[in-house]
Amino acid sequence: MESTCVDTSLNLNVNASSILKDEVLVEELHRLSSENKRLNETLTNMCENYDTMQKQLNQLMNQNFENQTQQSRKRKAESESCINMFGTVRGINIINNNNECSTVTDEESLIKRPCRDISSPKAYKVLVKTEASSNSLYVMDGYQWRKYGQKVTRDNPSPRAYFRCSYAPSCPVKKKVQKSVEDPTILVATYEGEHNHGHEKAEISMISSQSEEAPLGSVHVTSPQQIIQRTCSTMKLDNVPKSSIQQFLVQQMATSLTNDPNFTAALATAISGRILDHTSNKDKW
DNA sequence: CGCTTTTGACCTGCGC
DNA sequence: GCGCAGGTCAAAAGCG
Repeated sequence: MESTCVDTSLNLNVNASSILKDEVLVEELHRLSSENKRLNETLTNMCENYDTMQKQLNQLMNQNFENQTQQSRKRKAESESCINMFGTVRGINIINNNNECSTVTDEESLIKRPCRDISSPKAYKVLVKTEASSNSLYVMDGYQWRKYGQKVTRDNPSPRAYFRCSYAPSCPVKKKVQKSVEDPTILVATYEGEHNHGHEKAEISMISSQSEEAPLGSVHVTSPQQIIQRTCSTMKLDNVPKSSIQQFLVQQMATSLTNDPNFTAALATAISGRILDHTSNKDKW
């Protein structure tokens, strides 16, 4: 009879404990959901702001471009083929849907040389920020490239590397990579043509391995600006649905946060603190 | 051994 | 037609 009483009390204790745990988990779930919702809203605002700024910048770039072309007939003649330019600020990106010939913020070289080298309407440029000490001309963008040439060009002391897509022999895509004249830490990758095959790796991996010196997982993104910057450096924003960008940004932020030992430590402390609080509260009961 | 990278030579287009 | 500059080829070297 006594053993029955002991058994009953034990069972009750276990049930109370599991109910408390469930409550803690449910509460944590609600808290995380609301936090996730708040982050999503913040992200949406950031994307909207980015869109607005991008449009304003494009307008300014176009205005500047038109002003410069009016100053010189020769310059105008050379630059007539460089219409529909999508510019952007240094360190972020430059994406073009149509023919263009500029490197980022390098308006002089834009004017000086006609853009005969980019004949494909599918050509676009992508900027990739690298380490200052990096001499690598390799831009990891998820595709496999085979280098077939390197050339030193007149308007840029750093060599230009030529790549072909090696994933599919019939793939017509070519890529040119050269350091920016103004900022040698920025690689300007010019893509021509479209891949006639699927993507080999997830987009998410693109940013995590942008240079040889930064292997997978060693990326240290320290601010939202850098996350945005790295993201923008590798995505064709003009052609990607906004929802995809948001999803990609969320993934990037999550990856960056989970890779940050300070964040994970703080998260563990916070969660264990909450659990301890509940435990101590339970003891009081 | 097979694939990739390097690099000098060659080809092509454009301006004069 | 010539020269220049960008783009491509292909043999040699490197690497796993």
